[in-house]
Order: sequence, then structure tokens, then C-alpha cells
Amino acid sequence: MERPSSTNSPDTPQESRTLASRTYEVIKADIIAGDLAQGAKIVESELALKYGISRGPLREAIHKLERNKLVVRIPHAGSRVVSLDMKMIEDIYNTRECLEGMAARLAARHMTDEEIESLYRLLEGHAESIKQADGKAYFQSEGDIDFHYRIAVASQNYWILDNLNNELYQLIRMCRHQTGQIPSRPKYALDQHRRIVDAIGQRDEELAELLMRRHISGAWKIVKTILEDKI
Amino acid sequence: MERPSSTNSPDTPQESRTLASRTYEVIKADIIAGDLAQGAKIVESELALKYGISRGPLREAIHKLERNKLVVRIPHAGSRVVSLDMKMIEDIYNTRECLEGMAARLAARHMTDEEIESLYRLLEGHAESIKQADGKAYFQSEGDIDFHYRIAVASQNYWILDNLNNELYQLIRMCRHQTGQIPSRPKYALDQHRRIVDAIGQRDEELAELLMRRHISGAWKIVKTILEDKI
DNA sequence: CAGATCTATATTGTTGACAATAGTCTCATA
DNA sequence: TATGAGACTATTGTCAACAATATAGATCTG
Repeated sequence: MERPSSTNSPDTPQESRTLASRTYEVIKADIIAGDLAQGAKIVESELALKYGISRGPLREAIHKLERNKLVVRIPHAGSRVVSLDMKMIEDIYNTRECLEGMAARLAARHMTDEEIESLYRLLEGHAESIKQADGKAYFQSEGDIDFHYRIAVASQNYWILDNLNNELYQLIRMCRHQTGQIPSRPKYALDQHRRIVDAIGQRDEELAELLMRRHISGAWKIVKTILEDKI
Repeated sequence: MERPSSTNSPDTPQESRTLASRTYEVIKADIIAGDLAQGAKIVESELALKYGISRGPLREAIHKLERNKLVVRIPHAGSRVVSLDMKMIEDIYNTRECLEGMAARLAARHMTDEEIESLYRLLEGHAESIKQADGKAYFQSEGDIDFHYRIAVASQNYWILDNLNNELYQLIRMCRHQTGQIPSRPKYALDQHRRIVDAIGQRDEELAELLMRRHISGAWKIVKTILEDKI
């Protein structure tokens, strides 16, 4: 399982061991960054040429992207970059809500005191960077995902972690490129993050789940109004 | 999205349109039925010979199986059929609990009265087959999944449906091959199913989710004691 | 005899050519 | 001019050979 952060983390292989997976990483980044536009057609021979590999491994990379829901494939008709409409984003947030709610519950069950302490320190860091550079929206965005990722890991549930990390978080990143940053949100979100960790520290599974679900459904409401205004 | 039932349903393509996906279907069935044992090594050239195709499409089939969590692949070292230990099954049930809970909530929001009526009729059918042939455990097992599948469809949430249908339900089927059927459970489960539909009919999202979660966590408790006894 | 190293073999990763399919464009016809 | 049939092209699906890697076995050394 790979970490979601954009920087190379110690536990990810420095250089993926196969052409297919290296190419997968590159295309994934391109899609998330918007270099490959949503709904864009993906032509195998074209991309193979672009990345200087043959179609075999490229196909594998595309299959992996399909698995992660970044690409939609139709037999004999080719593949396209996924295009996220309102309904899809709503689905994503609803799914996140229940998965991360459960993750918070399990985190409250499994996390050690040291891990909880470290989570508090992470939030300290976020508080610091919000205070200093409130223009640096990007970091906060990644910081938010970092927090949620930590909870997902702490759940110690393979399926929850896999779904969140390999599917939903990527798509959330894509969304953010089209919503932009929400100005007042970082500090508000940080507050909610703190309360979630408090609940986890008190081993209150019920409350941890409740607060996480509220946090995410709240985020969806805001994203929804932004998207409605944009269109 | 394919239906989970083992029989060919009208909306699944009679014959998948590519060698890779046909082979995928075959291997999937073999794994679920236990013909390919859990943890068994999968050798590409071997299987390609067995199914009379080349390694290319076979590799694609294996990748698809990996996506569905039926196969574990390690770069340069080959793939194995997943092997389900206690912890993994617990993870599966926890994930099901939150996903299906949300599915029930959304079903209460979205289902039409006619669809709810049809769900009741499905349960009638199940009641009938339990009364008649309580030895025919297999049907009840599939019937149970059929019910849950309907709720997942009714949620109208792509991610929830995909996760349940393409990952978790398959693994649940594998589990059942190793737990066997639980004698007293069918009638008990049917009762819970009825109450869930009642809540959906009353548009009580909260209750529908609560009952579904209780239903699934209850199932896990039973499965757990069975597995503990077996080992 | 135990352990490590080297070698051989089995298996996966990669490639380029060929086959099959779907979409497009042209042309004939109403 | 609009529409349908048919040929053509672009793209995906499939194959078999080749390269790179890992596992297992044999050999050597302490």
C-alpha cells in the first residue's frame, strides 16, 4: 500500500520495480494534476510512444488506473480519464463518510497512546502552517488528507485503507483542483480534527465515528454549494 | 457492473467480449468454488495452457482478479489465490457493516414504492424456500446475498455498489465455503431482512442504517464463533 | 556438517508483429 | 438534402519470442 503524499516517503519503493507500475505512477500524477483532462481519450499507442515503452506494460498501467477508478475502460472502444460530475462527487463523499466513520471507530479501538500523541503533534504542525502562511492553501489540502490517511492506517483494516487510499483520496484530490481552496475552512477543519482525536484518546468509539461522519458530511455540504455556484 | 448471482442474468453479456474477461470469469468461479485452493500459486504459463490462450490476456485476467482482491500479486514473484484468515474476515465484515449501513440509508432515501414492494416479494420467495427445503442451504446463502445486493443497487451509489459487488461479496462467498451453512440462521436472518425493508418503507434512514449494521455485526459474531471452533 | 555462494532453471516482464473490432468517411439512392 | 450501406482507417485485442529476475539446487568452504 502506497502513501498518498506527493513527496517520496521512506516506505515507498524509490523506483517501482516494473515499467508498468512506474508508468502508472506517472499517468496517475498527470491525471490528478489535470494535465490529462477529465474525460480525455486515452490512446494506447500514443501514450506508449510518449513514455517510450511498448503497449504491453502501458496497458497494464491503464488497467491499474481503471482499478483505481481514475480511468474508465470500454472493451474494444478504448479508455477515457474519468469525469467527475456532481452526482459522482456526492457518491464519493457518502462513501467516505461511512468508511472513515468506521475507520475512526476502529482507530479509537486500536491506536496506542503514543500514536495518538503523534497525531496531536501532526495537528500542531498544521496549526502552525495555517497561522504562518494562510495563502499556502495547497499544503493545507494535503495536510487534511494526511490526517485522514493516518486515521485510515490506524483502523488497521485493509479494505478500508485500500478503498480510501487507492480510490477515494485520489478522486478527492482531483475534485480540489476544480473547487479550489475554501478560504475559511482550514481552521474550522483543524478544530474538528482535534475533537476527533480527543474522542479517540478517550476510547469513545461511538463519538469518534459520529464526529468523523459529521466532519465529512459538513465538508460535502460546502463543496456542494461551491460546485453549484461554479455551474 | 455485473450481477453477483452465479446464474447468467439478462443484463450480463452472454459471452464476454474479450478473452481476458471470459478467462477472468472462469478463474473467479474456480476460486470462489474452491477449485483453486486458497493460497495456491498461480503460474501464468500453466493457466494459459490450461485455458488454451496466450499469456497476454491471461495476465489481464489475473490483474482483474487482483483488483477484486481474489488474488495477491508480488512483482517478479508471481501471484497466489488470496488466503483468508480470521483477521481478514473480520476486516471484511467491518467494512461491509459500514458500507451496507450507508447503502440501507440511501435505499430508504431513493427507493420507489414499487421497488420496495418487489423487495418484499423477494423475501416472500425466500420464506417459501426456507419452509420447503431447509436442507437446501446453498440457495439460502445466495438468497441472502441477493437481498443485500438489491439494497446496494438501490443505494444508487456507484462506489458502494462496486465495492460490495466486486470485492466483498465474492470474498463472503469464499468464506461460506469454509464455514458451511449455519442451520438456525436463515429464518432469523429473514426476520431481520423484513425489519430493514420496513424501515426503508417508512423512509426512516436512521433506523434502516442501524438495523442493517446490527444485522451484519450479528452475522460476524456468529461466523467468528464458528471459525474459532473450527480451528 | 552448516552456511554461504554460485549456477541453472523456472517464471515473470517486455517487445513488436499480427488479427479483430469499432468508428468514420464516402458514395449511392430515395 | 437526408439517409443508409459499404469500404477504409484507427485502435484495441491477441500472440509468440526474447530479456530480466527470482527461486531452488548444487557446490564449495569454514
